[in-house]
Amino acid sequence: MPELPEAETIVRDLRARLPGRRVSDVEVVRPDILAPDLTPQVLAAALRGRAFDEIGRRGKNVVLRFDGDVRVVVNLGMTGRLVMASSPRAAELSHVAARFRLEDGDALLFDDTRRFGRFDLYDAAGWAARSAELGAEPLSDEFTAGALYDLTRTSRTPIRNWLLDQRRVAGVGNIYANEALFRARIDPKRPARSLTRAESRRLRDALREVLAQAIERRGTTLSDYRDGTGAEGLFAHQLQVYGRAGEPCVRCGRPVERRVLSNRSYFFCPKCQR
DNA sequence: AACGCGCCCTGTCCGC
DNA sequence: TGCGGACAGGGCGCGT
Repeated sequence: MPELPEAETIVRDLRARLPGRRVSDVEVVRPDILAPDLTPQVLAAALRGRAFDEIGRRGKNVVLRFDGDVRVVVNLGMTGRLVMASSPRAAELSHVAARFRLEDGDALLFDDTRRFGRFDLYDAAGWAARSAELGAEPLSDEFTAGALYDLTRTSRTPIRNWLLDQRRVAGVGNIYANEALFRARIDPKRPARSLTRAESRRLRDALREVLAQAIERRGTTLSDYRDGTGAEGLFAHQLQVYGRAGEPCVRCGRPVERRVLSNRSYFFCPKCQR
């Protein structure tokens, strides 16, 4: 589901709406979305009376910071949505798992059909420690071609799988891993450490380009993803390989292939990607 | 210690 | 029409 561009789109929507507004109560409809050490009572007690402060993102996670340096970090899983109740499209939410009720009568809703999403509650130090476990932000200045090259040296795992590990690079999921590898003309099953410096450069550039373009288009909606107002993203139209098995490669015209690696599909052009 | 696998859960689609 | 199986954007815990 939501990868970096989708989380970023939600964050931008919420950032324009939430800061300064105060929580009156938190209602957890489906407690299994809470981290194992968290209960609805603890979450509600931590947030009641606090105002939303900064809304941010780390990898695929939406970071809701409240006054007092309290953070709720939302991992959206496969089908998680964060939508304002005041949005006209909020009526489409059929699996609301939690509600942040606001003193002004509005609410922030978390909807999650499959309930793979998760809420974690952190103080400043706890979040700093957790964030340090996540890898580089691919859109940051630190994510250079040299850094990607260095990071891949010790791993024999296929580069597609390597990109999905959030401890190495944070925010890339299956869609954008496939798209970036196509744009960089690299075979997804190549061992990570087999990438040359030139290939690392192409992959780094391709990742940044595809993620930035997807943000511009407000994310990829295949079926479940919605932005902070409940609207769909438009980047699905720009996908060049993901979900296009059997369709012609946009570069050479040969059919795009679908294969499986570690129980997850990948899509590539066998002629263009080596 | 790096890696692959099974599992968490619901909905949809496809073949029979 | 019904049913079983495959599949879906993620991530954790486990065994090797």
